[in-house]
Amino acid sequence: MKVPPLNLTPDINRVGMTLPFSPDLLWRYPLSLPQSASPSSPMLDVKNQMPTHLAADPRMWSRDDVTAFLRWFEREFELPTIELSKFCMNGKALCMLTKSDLADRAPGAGDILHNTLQFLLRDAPQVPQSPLTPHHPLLSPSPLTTSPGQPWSIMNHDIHNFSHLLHQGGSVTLSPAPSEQSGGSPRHPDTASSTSSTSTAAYHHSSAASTGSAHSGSQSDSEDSTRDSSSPQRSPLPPNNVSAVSAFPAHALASLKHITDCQRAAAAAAAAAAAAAQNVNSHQDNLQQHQHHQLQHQHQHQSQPPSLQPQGPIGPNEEPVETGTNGRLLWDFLQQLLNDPQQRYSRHIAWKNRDTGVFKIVDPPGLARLWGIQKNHLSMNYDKMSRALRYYYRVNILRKVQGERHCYQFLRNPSELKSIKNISMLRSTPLQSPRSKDTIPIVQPAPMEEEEGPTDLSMSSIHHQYHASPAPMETQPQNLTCEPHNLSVTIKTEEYLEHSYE
DNA sequence: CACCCGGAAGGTTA
DNA sequence: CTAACCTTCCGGGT
Repeated sequence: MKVPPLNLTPDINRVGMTLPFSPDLLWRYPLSLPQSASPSSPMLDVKNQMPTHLAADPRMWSRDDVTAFLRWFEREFELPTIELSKFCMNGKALCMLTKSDLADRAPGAGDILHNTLQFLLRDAPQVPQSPLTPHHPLLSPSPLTTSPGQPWSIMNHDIHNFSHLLHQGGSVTLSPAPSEQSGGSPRHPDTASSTSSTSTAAYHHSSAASTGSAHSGSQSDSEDSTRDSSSPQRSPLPPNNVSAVSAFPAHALASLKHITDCQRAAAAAAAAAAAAAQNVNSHQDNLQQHQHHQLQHQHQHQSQPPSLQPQGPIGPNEEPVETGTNGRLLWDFLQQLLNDPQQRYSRHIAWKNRDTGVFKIVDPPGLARLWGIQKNHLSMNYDKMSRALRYYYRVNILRKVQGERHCYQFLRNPSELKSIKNISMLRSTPLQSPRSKDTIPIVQPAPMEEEEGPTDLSMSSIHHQYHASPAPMETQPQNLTCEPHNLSVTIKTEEYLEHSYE
């Protein structure tokens, strides 16, 4: 049952993409959590320890293999000791156990084990199982992933991912509690800005980044995401390469995270340090180098970005901003992907202009798939995800960039959002007064900023704009979509946007 | 046809 | 039980 909320970590799919999830972690812990400090390593660790002789397809395992796997598994994820006597069976039998069976036999590790097995099955070379997926994503050629390698490679991936996830994972849960997040001072412009403002600063107009990111190409396939998913739990695989990830059960990750809190903590610390270092680089370089990094990492690890840095929004120098939600909320999820230091998700979503908060969903189906994984709604598709995005219009978290397909603009930076306890407040507040609506220039009063104030914040916050910058970039967004009804009209002002992002 | 837009109803979770 | 936050459907517009 109940698996914790999942936070996936990005790596899941090594394929090229990996989920962003668990972003929080990312944000928080800058580097990779993995135990090893080395970026690449999370996987490595795992790998090292994991019995390499195991077949990628767990159904092929012998009884001894099962034992070896379990030992490795409990150790790797720091799970409670698994009574091997309860697993005197071969891989095929193991794979036939239900989640509850596994939970009974391995208290405290049932979900994870189940999910891990499902994951492995899914990716197994010939996996008959996943109905939906004829070909496994993992296997499928993703440009990014290159992983020729050993037979094992596949398995390694998965596992890596898991472990990775685990490590990172974490925390989380809280959608509700955003307040905590920003580590330091939430709303200060500074802090807040870390994301935004700073970010702004940091993030240059990175059109480059965004565009660059767009490599993708893979999208085409992604489309399928639309609804198939027949089996919820197991995940249908995503057809496309890109999102191999999709297949991965978020829950598993979540569970894992739980378990690995300890690890995370440790990792976090390490990460923090690293993060600091990275931040600096990252920004500037990010844009330019991201790609390189990505490629490198991916190629090397295949997907694993072990190093994800949690920081997400790292400001240039600032502390990582965490979102308290860990990517559980859509806006947070998107922010995390967008701010992934390694730009691992640039094929799915990228900033068009970070300063103004304008971003483009490069691969709608692929992004939807990732979101679906994150939420464990495998039938997620762009249509549905976009509906959720549209709900953000009314709370002024987002607005559509007119004329640009798949382009949206964040009206508030993550810090603000986090600081706001209840987005609902925002919603209720229609953007401020009527005038605002009309007036395009909502630029608002700076003073307030949001958040804090209780209710008000809703209102005030409404202003939108990434206020990050002191300057007026803000300006424009105005339209903000405040209330749909009223304002809708005004919205046209988009022009601003245009120039803004472009 | 693919987007995009929101209303309506239902689900999950804290 | 409630509210938030979607998820799922859907008709309509561009």
